[in-house]
Amino acid sequence: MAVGRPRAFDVEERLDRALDVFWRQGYEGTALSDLTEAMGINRPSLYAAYGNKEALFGRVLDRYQDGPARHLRTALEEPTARAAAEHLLRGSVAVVTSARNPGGGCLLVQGALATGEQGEAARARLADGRRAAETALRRRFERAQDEGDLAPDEDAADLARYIASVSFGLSVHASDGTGAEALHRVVDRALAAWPG
Amino acid sequence: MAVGRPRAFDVEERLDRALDVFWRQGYEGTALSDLTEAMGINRPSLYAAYGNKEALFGRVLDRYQDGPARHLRTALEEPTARAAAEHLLRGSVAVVTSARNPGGGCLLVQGALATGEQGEAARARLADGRRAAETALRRRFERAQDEGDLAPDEDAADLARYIASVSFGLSVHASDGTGAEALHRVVDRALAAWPG
DNA sequence: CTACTTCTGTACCGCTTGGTACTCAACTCG
DNA sequence: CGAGTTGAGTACCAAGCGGTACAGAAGTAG
Repeated sequence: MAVGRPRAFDVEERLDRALDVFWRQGYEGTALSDLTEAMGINRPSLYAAYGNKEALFGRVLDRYQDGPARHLRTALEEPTARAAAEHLLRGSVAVVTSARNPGGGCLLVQGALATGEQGEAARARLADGRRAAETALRRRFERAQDEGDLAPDEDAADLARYIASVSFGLSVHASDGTGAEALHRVVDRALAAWPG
Repeated sequence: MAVGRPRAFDVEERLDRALDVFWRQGYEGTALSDLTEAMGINRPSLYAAYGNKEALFGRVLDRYQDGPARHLRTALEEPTARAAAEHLLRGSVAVVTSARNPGGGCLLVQGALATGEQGEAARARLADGRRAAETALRRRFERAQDEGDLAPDEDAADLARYIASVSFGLSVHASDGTGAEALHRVVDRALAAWPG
């Protein structure tokens, strides 16, 4: 059974280079030529390995959530609701001011907020990702209510929405050039509104 | 002195139609054909009346800040710093859930957060607009300190950054389909962190 | 070595992009 | 009326877009 010519590049590793481009330029602002150049592969190799631009973006997004945006999941493992919220927000500051994206901001937010028809699928995917993160946080808060470290009369959905909203705001603000220290002070204020 | 054929459309009125398109689809997601179709004029008429796509976007942005986003300025006229902050945030909720943009969100945020080379100018213009709004708010807070309705040891810049950040977050959240009532509850929590 | 499979690279596809040349229509002024 | 000016509309441009056909290189299996 013949096996064929081996691929000359590492599929996962090159995803990181694609991630950097999408992160900086957004989905619609990124051309295939930008991707092939950054990834160091030819167009047909890209299509063979990843499908098409949209599918590549999906792979990149998964990698983003497993990598730079890992804090969205790890925050849920904190022992208390308040610690989870703070972990999420501090982690967000780190990501949106990451040296990897000098422009600042979070891929889940900047990637494709408003788009034409072509970017619709990417936009929807990002919105799903944001909603999923918020839902996971809400569930964590509900668990905290069961465990007694969050008042049972609090509205967990409202609280999660608030934290998510602040996190989104950090992303936009970072893309205006605001640094990590200033954003941490925003987080300080946001957490000052924590119930109880 | 001959005057020439009169223009068959109202330059300012058609800007509103262009605004709706840019608001929904963002700068890069909007093609000239989208604009000419929505505005009901031909391409050469658009170029004669507005310059080019980038210049048209600039005109649209001015109109946006004088129209739908008027609250950014009117908030400054409130008698107290706290009232100004609340006016700004409540106004933001209204704009980002406006029926005019069913997708939700604020043009200053969604218009062009991350772009390729082509959208760079638009991106920079929006970032300037956001920074200008925050600076105006900071100055209003400083005035409030002079007038005595905001503690003099507060950091006005930090406070303005916090309010701006929350406002940006509302925009992103709205584009995920969150309604006005839920966003007002986010504002409630954000204002619960108000100093004093 | 040959047969087979799979990746690489060039060269191309149709389509859309932002932008414009040019002709004709509509208007004012003398 | 005609001369002069300006907008409208068609038809077009080069360049870039996302995506692919095809020939040849690189490997494995027998």
